[in-house]
Formats: sequence, structure tokens, C-alpha cells
Amino acid sequence: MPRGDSSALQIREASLELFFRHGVSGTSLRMVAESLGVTKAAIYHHYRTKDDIVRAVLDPAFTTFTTLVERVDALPPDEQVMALVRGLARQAVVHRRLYAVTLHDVTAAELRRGSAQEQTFRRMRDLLAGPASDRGSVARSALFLSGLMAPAVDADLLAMDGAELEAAIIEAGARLLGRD
Amino acid sequence: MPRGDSSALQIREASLELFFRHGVSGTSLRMVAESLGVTKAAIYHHYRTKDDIVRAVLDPAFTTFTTLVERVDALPPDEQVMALVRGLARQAVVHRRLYAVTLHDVTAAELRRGSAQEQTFRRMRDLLAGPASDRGSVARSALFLSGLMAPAVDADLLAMDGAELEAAIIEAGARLLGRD
DNA sequence: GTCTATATTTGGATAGAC
DNA sequence: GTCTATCCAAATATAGAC
Repeated sequence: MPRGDSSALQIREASLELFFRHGVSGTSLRMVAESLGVTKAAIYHHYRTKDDIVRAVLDPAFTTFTTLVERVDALPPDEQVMALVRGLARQAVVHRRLYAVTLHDVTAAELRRGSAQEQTFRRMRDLLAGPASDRGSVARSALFLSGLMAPAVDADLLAMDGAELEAAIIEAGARLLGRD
Repeated sequence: MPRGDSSALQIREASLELFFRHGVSGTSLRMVAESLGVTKAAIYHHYRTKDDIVRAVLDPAFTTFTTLVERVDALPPDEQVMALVRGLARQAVVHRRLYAVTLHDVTAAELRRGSAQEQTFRRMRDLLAGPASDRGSVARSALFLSGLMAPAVDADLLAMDGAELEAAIIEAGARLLGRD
């Protein structure tokens, strides 16, 4: 990473990579600065606090989820489950690391707690569980949502072709959540 | 937690609770000490470093996984997938927090990297994928493994009756990984 | 086995020069 | 927009008394 080029975008990209590898609270601003070849003070010129960076990194993911849920909510009930599965599969594959940190990191979860985003995650699980929502389908929906971090966690999936992986996740969703 | 009773076991229990809620690197020894009503120095009497505590907390989980894999490896091939699913479902339900931290926390993953435990996790995934091991079944296996942290992540699953949740996870495994 | 006190390092954050 | 230098708080860890 060439010095003199640490724009806000580069800071977010470097941060996401480190958040993914070491966790949000395991990542210091010194680590971010060093990975960009600048000093901490340079970072602080672009963001006021570490928390601002965390929010800026995670925000696009939250927006994506909210948009997805709104779009799926507008569909006929019998299309909702698989539309959401397809949308989530796409996100989990295209933005593997962002998705993993958003879903998975404890600090991200704390940030989410009590916010509108928490409602969005809850709504996703309920949409996946369908109108019946017996405890079995709620459990399978939650398992599917947690399972979506697999593309970021498993080394072989991380290396797998995007389209193929996306198709595999969609099939997994159909098996787990499809009509009995 | 009464003071004067912070044995090594109590330190591990308090640490696990905090690791689960705040992540390993989000948990300080001060937090552990305060939750036990003692000082940091008392903790250091029982463990030499924070890393020692982390290892001591996670070790039982690793042992359980290793034992489970050895047991499943000795079974006839056509029984292996569902035996492993049942074993994992049991662990995921009974030791929700320990399981979640072990599988899920980035610091735990770093600790695992390059160790024998990494091989055990790999072996679990391969056993679940079965002998064919096309990329689709590898993806579904990885998704199931990641999905097993759902009981620790989802509030409703966290509250669900153990036996019922275990049965739901086993059914999810059968749907995802069962013979086509 | 736990305490008080302290050493040392790291992390978040700011001031002011260039 | 980046630097050096610095502040302050918190974290890991140790020493020595009780």
C-alpha cells in the first residue's frame, strides 16, 4: 500500500481485513496505521474515533441487509423464503469478510444491540422460518443464518469459485428451509 | 460469587462467561477479577498469563472434538455422518457458550491455527461431506459446522429446551447432509 | 491465597509543526 | 494530509506484605 494514499476508503479496507483476521477489539489503530504505512495521527485525520471506523466499515452491510429485507417483504409469501436465501447467499459470497465480521464479531453484535439492525436480523430469521414458525423451523433458520459465515471461515470455501459457492449455499437453503 | 472462593475452576467459569459476551480479546483480567470480587493479583496466583487462562478454558472443547472424531472414525462409513451430526448437536446444545467461543471467536481461531486442532476441524468437515466430497457437499458441511453456533447467537434458541433444540439440529443435519 | 502498590506496555486520542 | 511528540487510561504482569 503506497504511502500518501491512505484515504478514508483505504482505511476502511485495511480495517476490514484486520477486523476479519483479529476481530474488532483485537485490532488496534496502530495495526491499521502500520498496514497502510502511515502513523496513527494520519488515521485520526480521517476518522474521529475507532468506533467511527468500525461503524463506517460495517454500515454498508447493515444497509444491504435492510434493503434486502424490505425487498423480500414486498414479495408474495410463497416466494419470500427462497428470495431471501438467494439474496443472503449472494451477500455471503461477494462480501465474505464483511459478512463474517458483521454477523460474527462480538463487538459488531454489541454495536447492533438495541438498534434497528437488531430488528432486521430478527426479521430475517422470521422470514426464513416462514409463517408456521414452529420451533424446528426457527432453529433451522437460525442455523442457516449462522452457517452463512462458512465462506469466510473455511479455507476451502474461501478459495472456491463465487458462482459455484453461491449455488451451493442456495441449495443448502432449499434443503434446510424448503417445503417439507 | 463469594470472595475467598476463586479457585482455578471459578476463574475458568467466569472467564468463559465473559469471553462469550465480549469476546476473548474484549475481555480483560480486570473484568474477570471484578466478576469474581477479587483483584487481578489473585487471578495471577492461579494462572501465569491471560493466554494460559484462554487455553485452559478452551482445552476441554478441543478434547471433546478430538474424542468425538476418533469415535466416529471407527464406525462403518454409512453411519459416520449422522453419528457426527448427533455428537456435534449434543455438544452445541449442552456447552453452548464454550462451543460458541471455540468455533466462533477469532482469538480461538488464531490459537488453533497450525495446531493439531486445525486438523480435527478439517477432519470433521470431511467426515460430514462424506466420501464423495464434491464441492457442494463440502460447502453444506462447512455451513452446518458454522451453523452450530446458532444456539449461542440467537436469543430464542439460547432459551429453547435442550432436548428439543438438539433434535432440531439433528434434523437440520439430516436435511443438509443426508443421502440425496 | 489474597491484598496493595507498582512497573511496563499498549491503546485511544490530541497538539502543533511542516 | 502527514509527521513527531505527548497525554491519559487501561491492560498485562510482578513484588512484597499479611
